[in-house]
Amino acid sequence: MTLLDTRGAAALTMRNIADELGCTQASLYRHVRNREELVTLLVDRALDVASSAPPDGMDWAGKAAWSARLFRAHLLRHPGVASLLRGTERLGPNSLAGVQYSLELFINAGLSPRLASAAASSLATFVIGSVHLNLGLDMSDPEESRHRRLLYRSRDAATFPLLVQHADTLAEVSSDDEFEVGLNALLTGFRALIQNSDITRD
Amino acid sequence: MTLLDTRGAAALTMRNIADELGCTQASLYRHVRNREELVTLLVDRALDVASSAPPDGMDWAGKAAWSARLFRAHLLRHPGVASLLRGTERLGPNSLAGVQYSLELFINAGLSPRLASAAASSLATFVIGSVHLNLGLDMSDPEESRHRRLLYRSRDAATFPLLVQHADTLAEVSSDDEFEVGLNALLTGFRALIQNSDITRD
DNA sequence: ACCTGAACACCGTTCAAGT
DNA sequence: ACCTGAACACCGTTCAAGT
Repeated sequence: MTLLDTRGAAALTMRNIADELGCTQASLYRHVRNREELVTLLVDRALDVASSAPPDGMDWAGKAAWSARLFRAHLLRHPGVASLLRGTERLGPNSLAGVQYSLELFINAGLSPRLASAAASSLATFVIGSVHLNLGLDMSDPEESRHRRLLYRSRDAATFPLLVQHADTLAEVSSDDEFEVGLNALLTGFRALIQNSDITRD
Repeated sequence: MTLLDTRGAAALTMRNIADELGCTQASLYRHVRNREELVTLLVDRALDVASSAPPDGMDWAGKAAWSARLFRAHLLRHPGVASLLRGTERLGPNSLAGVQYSLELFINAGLSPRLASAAASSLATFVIGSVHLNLGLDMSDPEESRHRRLLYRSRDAATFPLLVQHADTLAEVSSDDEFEVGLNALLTGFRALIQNSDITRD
C-alpha cells in the first residue's frame, strides 16, 4: 500500500513487495496465487472511501454528486490505485459496498432496479474514466497548459480550424471543469429518466 | 497491428513485433525511441474510425449518439487497442480529428467553446471508460452472467440486502444496456445545458 | 505450514560491431 | 543510414530443499 502510494504502480513488483515486507518473493506465493490476485485484494482495500456516506439533508442528486466527487478526489490522491483499477476485479467487499450504496440511492430516487443499476454503473464509469484519462497529466502545472496550447495552435488551420481558433480556450479547460460538466449532465439526464418513468407509471 | 488484434496487448512485445516484421528487436529502436512511442503511433493509427462522419439529416444529439456508438463498437471489436488507450497519447492526427469533429458538433449545437470542449471530453471519457470496465468480460457468455448472479446472491443479506434481493436483475443487465442509459442521460444533460445557455444569453 | 535460494522463461533497452 | 548479436538489468513464476 505505502509502496504503491510512494513509488507508483510500476514499482509494485513482487520483489519490491517482498523487500518491503522483509521476506523473499517466493514467500508471497504462499499467501496469494498470482500477482493479479494480490492487486485485486490491494485495490479493494484501497477503496474503503466508498463506505463513507454523504451528509444528511441532501436529495438523491446531491448525494450522488457528493459521493462521485469524493471518489474522484480519493483516486486523484492515489494515482497508483487508480491506474490499477480495471473492471474485472470489482468483486471485493469494499467495491460491493459501493455498488449496494449507489443502487439504494437510485432506487429510492424512483428508478427501477434495472435502470438504477445502469445509472450507478454509468456514474462509476464516468468517474473512473475521468481519472484514467488524466492520469499522466498534471493540469495545475502551467507547463502542461502551455504545451497543450502550442499543440493545438501549431496544427494545420485548414484541416483543424476549430482547434487552431480556440487553442487558448481548449488549453485552459481543466479536468475539474470537464468533470463537473459531465457529472452535471449525467445527473440531469437521470432526473429526466426518473420523471419519465413516473409518467409512464401513472 | 495484426499482432495486436490476433494475440492481444500482452503479446505486443518488441521481440514479437520484430519477428512479425522480419528483423531484430534492436532494429526497432532506429525508427522509434521507446516502446511507448510505438504504442502511441499504433493507437492513433487504429483510431481512423473517428474520421467517418454520421449520415446527414440527424440533429446534433443523433449525430453524437451515432458517433459514440460507432467508436464504442470499434473499440469492442479491437480490445487490444482499447486496453492501450490512455489519456496521455491522444495527440495523434486521428485523435485530433475526433476532437475537432466533436467540438464542431457541440459548438454548432449552441454551446460555448469552453462548454463544448468539456461536453466532448465527457462523452469520450464515458465511451472509453465504458469499454475499459468491460474489457475482460464477455457479457454474451452465459457463464459470465451465471457467475455474477451467484456472486450477488451469495453475499450476506444483512450487509448487502439490495444485492441479494435483485441478484437476478443485476446479473442480466448487459454492458450495452448500461451504455445506452448513460449515453442517453449525458445527451439529455447536454440538451438542458444548451437550453440554459440560450436563456442566459437572451 | 511457511520460508529460502536458485533457476526458468520472459521483458525493454543499450551498444559495439558490422554492411 | 540501417541492421545485427550479445549483453544488461529487470520481470513473474516455479520448485526442490530447508525449518
